[in-house]
Amino acid sequence: MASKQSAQRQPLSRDRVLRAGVALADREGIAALSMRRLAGEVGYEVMSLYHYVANKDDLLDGMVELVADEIELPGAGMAWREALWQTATGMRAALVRHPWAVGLWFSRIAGPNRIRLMEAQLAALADSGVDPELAHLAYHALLNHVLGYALQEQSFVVEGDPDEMVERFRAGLSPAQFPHLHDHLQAHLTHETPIDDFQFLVDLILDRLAASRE
Amino acid sequence: MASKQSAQRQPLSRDRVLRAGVALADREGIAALSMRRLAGEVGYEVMSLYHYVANKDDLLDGMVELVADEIELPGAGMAWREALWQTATGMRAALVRHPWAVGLWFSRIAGPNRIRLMEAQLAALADSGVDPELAHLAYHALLNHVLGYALQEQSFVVEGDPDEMVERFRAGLSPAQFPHLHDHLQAHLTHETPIDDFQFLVDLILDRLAASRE
DNA sequence: CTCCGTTGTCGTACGGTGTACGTGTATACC
DNA sequence: GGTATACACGTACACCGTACGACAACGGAG
Repeated sequence: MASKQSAQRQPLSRDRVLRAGVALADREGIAALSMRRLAGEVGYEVMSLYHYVANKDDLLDGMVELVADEIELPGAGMAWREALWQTATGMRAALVRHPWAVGLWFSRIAGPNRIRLMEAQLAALADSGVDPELAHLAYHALLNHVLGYALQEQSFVVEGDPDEMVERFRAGLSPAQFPHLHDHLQAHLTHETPIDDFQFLVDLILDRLAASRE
Repeated sequence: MASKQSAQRQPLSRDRVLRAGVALADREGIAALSMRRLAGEVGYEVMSLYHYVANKDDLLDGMVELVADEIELPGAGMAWREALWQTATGMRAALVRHPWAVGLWFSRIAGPNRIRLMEAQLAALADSGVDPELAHLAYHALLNHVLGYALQEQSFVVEGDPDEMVERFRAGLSPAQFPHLHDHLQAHLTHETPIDDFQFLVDLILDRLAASRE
């Protein structure tokens, strides 16, 4: 037991605390992440955590930065369209892996990793040669789409995807009264491949940019 | 004082509790909304609220439904494009009035008001005559945009808009290292009229729908 | 070797949260 | 008038973030 104790008693570090937080939030949701719980997870007592994070907000900031670090930045010589596509899908994938990060993405000012990502996306847009004002619009449109998409996906994973849907349109939702909603939910149940959903708007935006260049 | 007491001691009701919650969240943010605080706001004690809401989640659900009720549904004979535009802008306006509602919009299953809104939007899309699969994509794209936009707007109002921006690109953000980000933030400071941002993507989607109809 | 400053760990405590449970009173109905 | 129901609320509990200070381990200076 002493060996097991010392085994899980690796020296603490900010990185270890942050990664344990990400793992816990991934596994049991952001609501389950309390300082006491996290301390138990790494094998220490609560107050020991406060030597590595200033407070819980700082912890959450660090966790989001860890998620942002998973998003691969576009290579140096990459074409603008490919660069934008890659960062958008990379961000989407990261937010699918860590759904709790969606709500935190904008809650505090960006750390270095998020700043690097923003700069890379804006650089790709500038490289495209489209009108700067249009590029500005496109940047926000892309970001909104990625974020909104992730937010919506996240909400469908609250409790067993199809179960909840079925319960929703079967209970208290008469197909006669809400026929279109009924059909829409039906499409969700039968159809799969949600990636096309995502790609649709990204392509719409990027096509618009490409078309604007005479 | 007895008259003031009885004046603020109007009989309690679910509606009054919900509306007080909305008012409090509007005024001081969702974090300030605790059951004890809300009880004080309506002039009763904490446990009295539980005769009108099942728990805090139920309270939040009711508050979101109140926000959804503010969104005007399209008229019966309204053209599909106008109907979609109206609901999108109406939803955006409601979420600007009640920024705290953005994060709650998808957190629980939709109530009657949100269901009516969804049905109206889906009906307009069906009425447009475009391919159902494209309509399905467009529905999600529109919703994501409205939501992502509101989420992003909300985050910029955390503490005095320009102050935070200035602090961000002045402190720890060298224009030499992040030139595009610097320019982007500059554009935010000088430019105004954020509504064009919003309209840009809505039009892009609706134009795409209109173009698809031979 | 002794002393001392630094670093890391943690016990205790405080004010906050949501809410379960039970108790009292006021009102409405037979 | 007796009884059932609705309603207000006092108390209590488990949990939360974290301020404060005590204590041990350790590295370097004298």
